[in-house]
Amino acid sequence: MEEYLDVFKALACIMRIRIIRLLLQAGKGLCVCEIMDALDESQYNVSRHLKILKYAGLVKDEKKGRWIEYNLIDPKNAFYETLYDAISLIPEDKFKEDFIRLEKRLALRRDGECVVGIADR
Amino acid sequence: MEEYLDVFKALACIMRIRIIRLLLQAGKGLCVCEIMDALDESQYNVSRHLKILKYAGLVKDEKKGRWIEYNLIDPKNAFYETLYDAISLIPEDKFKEDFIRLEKRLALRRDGECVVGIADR
DNA sequence: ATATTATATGTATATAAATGCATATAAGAA
DNA sequence: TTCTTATATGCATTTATATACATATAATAT
Repeated sequence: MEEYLDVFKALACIMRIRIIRLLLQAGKGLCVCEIMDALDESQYNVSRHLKILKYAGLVKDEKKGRWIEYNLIDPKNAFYETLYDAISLIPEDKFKEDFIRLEKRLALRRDGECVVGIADR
Repeated sequence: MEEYLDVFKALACIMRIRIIRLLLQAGKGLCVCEIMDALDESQYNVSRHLKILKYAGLVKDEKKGRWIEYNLIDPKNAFYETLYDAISLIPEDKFKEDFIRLEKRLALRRDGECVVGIADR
C-alpha cells in the first residue's frame, strides 16, 4: 500500500505536478538546469523534488557528462499510466508560463544536447 | 490549479484512499457509522477525512434522518474519472480487511437502510 | 421536555513536508 | 593540478497535516 500512497503523495505538490507536466510536454529528457529555467525555480528546490519523484518511481535520471537528465519512467502498470493521464488532463493554460520558458530554453540546445547550464547566472 | 492540487492532496492519505475505495466497492452511499465500522477507525477521524474529500469535490453527503450518507460524486470531468480509475487499480487485497468488515456491517441493514448506528458501543 | 444517538468541530499536540541557505560532490576545462 | 560548473544534500526554520480528546449540534425516541 505504501507504494501507491507514495505516488499520490508525490503528486500532491504543485512543483512536482509542474515537473511531470513539463516532462510530458517536452516528450524527452531534460537536464536539471533546463527544468530550473523552465519552472523558474531554484536549483536545490528542483533537485529535491526530482528526488521525491524518483523515489516514487515516476522519473529516472541518467548521467550525460556534466549534466544529469531526468525523464519520465515508462509506466510500470495501469496505475502509473492512469496517473500520468490525470496530469495530462489538467488544462494546458495552467502551465503556459512554464511551457514558454521551456521552449526558449530548449532553443539553446546544440544538436539536441544541453550545452548552456544555468542560464541566468 | 489549486482545484487540481486539492484533489491530489485529498488522495495523498491512506485513510482517504480507503474511504474512496470503500465507496467504490460498496457501489452505493454509506453512512458515517458504516464507514467507521468498515475501516475500524474513530468517528472524529472518519468525519474529518470525509470533510476533506467533500471539499476536494470527491464525495457528497446527504441527510437521511438521523444518519448522513456519503457517496462518490459522479466525476465532473475526465480528470476526476481518471483518478477514481487509479484508485480502482490498486490491488484489491490491500483493502481485504475493510471489505470483510463492510460486508458484515451491511448485513445489519434493514430494507437496505442503515438502522444500527455505531456497532461496537 | 429530556434522553439518546449520529455527526461535526474547536483546541492542542505531534508528525511530516516544503523552503532557504550553505556547502559537498563530481565532472569537465584550463 | 586548480578552477569552474552542475547537481545533491545537511541543517534550520516554517508551514501544513493527521490525530486525539472533549464538546457542540442536530435529529429521533420516550
